[in-house]
Amino acid sequence: MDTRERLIQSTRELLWERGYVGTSPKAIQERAGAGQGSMYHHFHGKPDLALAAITRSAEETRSRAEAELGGPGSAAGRIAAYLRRERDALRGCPVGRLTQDPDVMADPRLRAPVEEYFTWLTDRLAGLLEQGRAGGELGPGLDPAATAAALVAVVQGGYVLARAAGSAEAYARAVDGALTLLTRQTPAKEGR
Amino acid sequence: MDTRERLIQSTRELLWERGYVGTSPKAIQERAGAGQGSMYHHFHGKPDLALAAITRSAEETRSRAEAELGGPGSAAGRIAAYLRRERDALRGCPVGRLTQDPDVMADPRLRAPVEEYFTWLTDRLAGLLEQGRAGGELGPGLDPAATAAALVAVVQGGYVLARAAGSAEAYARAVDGALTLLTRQTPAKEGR
DNA sequence: GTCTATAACCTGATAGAC
DNA sequence: GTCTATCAGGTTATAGAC
Repeated sequence: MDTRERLIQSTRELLWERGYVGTSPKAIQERAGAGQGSMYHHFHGKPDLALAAITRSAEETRSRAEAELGGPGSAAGRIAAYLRRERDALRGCPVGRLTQDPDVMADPRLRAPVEEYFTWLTDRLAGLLEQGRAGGELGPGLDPAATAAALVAVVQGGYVLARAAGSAEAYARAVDGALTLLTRQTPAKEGR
Repeated sequence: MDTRERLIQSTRELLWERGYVGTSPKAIQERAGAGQGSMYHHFHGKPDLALAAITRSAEETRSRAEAELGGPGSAAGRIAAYLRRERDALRGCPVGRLTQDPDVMADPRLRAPVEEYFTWLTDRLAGLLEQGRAGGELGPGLDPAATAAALVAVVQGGYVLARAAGSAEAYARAVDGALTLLTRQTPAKEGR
């Protein structure tokens, strides 16, 4: 991995762990094993590097989601697979994390990938829910857009609960609650 | 309001807006209209002041929640009132915000009020859901603990969606989706 | 209680040598 | 491409006068 790439990866990690304000160029350089001059050669400054890191994280997070959402099985099954996918719930979402960073949200260029990711994810879930409704798998009274928003919120909020409790269990509980409401049947508990 | 109190209030605001790393003693002093010496006379340092601010915010947020959750009406009605209560969704939750702050979560004293708040809120909702189930208002198959976790997650995640979209509408949509799943009826939309 | 002075270190960057 | 030097300003205090 070349220097430029290491700088991007280090920035992605630090933005995830400590946010934009909590991430200094010095810390990025140390983690990447690169010097001051090296960083400023490849990027114009902290915002420029953050843009590269955020764009990459949003793309990758989207790809990981699509792996389950576009997988085999019924609509509800694919949604359940996505929500229950093995996650490090205590680390949270690298994209959702950024919404709490005022400096990121204040910069239209840094904010765009974040907004786009959530729009895509919500629409993707809504499409799947619509499909499940059409197939009779889910109730006919279901509102795809609102339900999709609720499910995405459960994932993001599940991370908050997990961090607050200091345990990934809290994430799993929230997701189980949501899936039970969605499918109206007792969730499989043997899985955990 | 005396100086000590102004320092606490300023810290609460800044922690909410910018998080722990993003909040400097200098910024606190400026907002409180207090000098350096004044701050260090009343508090031992940034962590000490943060503890006072976090404790206060957790107490107040809990009180505001109890106002709806302990209000009149059915269990489902009170939960809906809580979820739909007028909120500045773009500002998010002053307590949930702190879970994203590694320095706060790494300090057991700062972390305690956060953990306690979410435990209380989830248990409070679970009690209400249990009550609704016993009264036949909600389905007999409902799991109070998991459902409560899902609802708290929807609130916290709803803030993430609102900030990502730059619109409080996203919060309302997630909450509507969750309430529809909970009560299994079309949500009232005239309200917005 | 509040003020100013001082300090050691960090932040985010620029300049220019190599 | 990468390095070191330098810089103006911020951070998080401590010390002691008032």
